[in-house]
Amino acid sequence: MIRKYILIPKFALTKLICMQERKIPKDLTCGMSMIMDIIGGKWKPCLIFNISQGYRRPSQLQRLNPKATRRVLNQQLKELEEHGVVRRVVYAELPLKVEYFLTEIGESLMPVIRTMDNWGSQYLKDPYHLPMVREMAS
Amino acid sequence: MIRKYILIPKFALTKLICMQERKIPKDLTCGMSMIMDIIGGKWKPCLIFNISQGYRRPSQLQRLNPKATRRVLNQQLKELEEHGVVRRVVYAELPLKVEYFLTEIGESLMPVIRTMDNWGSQYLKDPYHLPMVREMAS
DNA sequence: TCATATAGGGATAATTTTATCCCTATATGA
DNA sequence: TCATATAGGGATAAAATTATCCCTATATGA
Repeated sequence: MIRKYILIPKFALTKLICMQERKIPKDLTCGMSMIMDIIGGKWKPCLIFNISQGYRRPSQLQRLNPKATRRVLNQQLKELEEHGVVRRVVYAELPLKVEYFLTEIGESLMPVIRTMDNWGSQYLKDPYHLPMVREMAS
Repeated sequence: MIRKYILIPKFALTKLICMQERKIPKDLTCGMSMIMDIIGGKWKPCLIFNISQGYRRPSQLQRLNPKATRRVLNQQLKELEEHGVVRRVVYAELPLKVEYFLTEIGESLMPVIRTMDNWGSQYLKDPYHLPMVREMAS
């Protein structure tokens, strides 16, 4: 008998569909949307920063970001890896040891992140960014 | 008789609550999270860019971003205004005329946005950012 | 008179993103 | 033996963000 159907885990299908067609497809045609897709996750800039500082192991990263759940950090590390920003190295030891390193692409991202962080810090220091009254021109 | 209760529109209350306490409060203590809060909206970089190019009227901005609904563009313009990035000017004419201008803060954001866009464009050009095989260290 | 332009936003649905909880497995130290 | 450490991810709930639809109002041109 020839098998006409194949049984696969539900999550595998979900993932396949997600990769190819989200309900609202991402438009990654310009540089800005591309970089936002890469570093836009809630904890991604933190992770990139921590790793650049030499904190490479997942457990360290979790301790450095206590407000984030392990789950989310793992998810975002995986996305960073898929985008080629970090490299994940598994050591054949027991207990398990894993380390994340910035790739060349990841390193090239650092000046951009610093630029962004500097601007934001300046904004936070300066009180003149308070909501302003809507003005009427005559 | 003394009034003990006051009737207010539901949306007004919702808005008050949203401003003061979201369910999960934003942590805007570092520069990075601050700037992400300011430019992180789906259409905000586009709007800032368009306005910097001299497209100031809402109808122009809508035509330039046909994939966005008018609703979202208005929302995000309002948030940019509240963050002091753009200034909204209403002209006392009929039919209505409104224009958005970059503030000094908004202008200071331009180099940051250009830096980000350049990085993203470079990333898009370079094919070596493809997902890599997970490697094992010995 | 009717369609279109200008500008804006409420109500709600859909979608995406995060959070919460629970499970796997092995090694170490109390 | 039991708690803790290492690392990871499925299932689902909650929250936040966007999308869709419909409403206001005035002026202009066909």
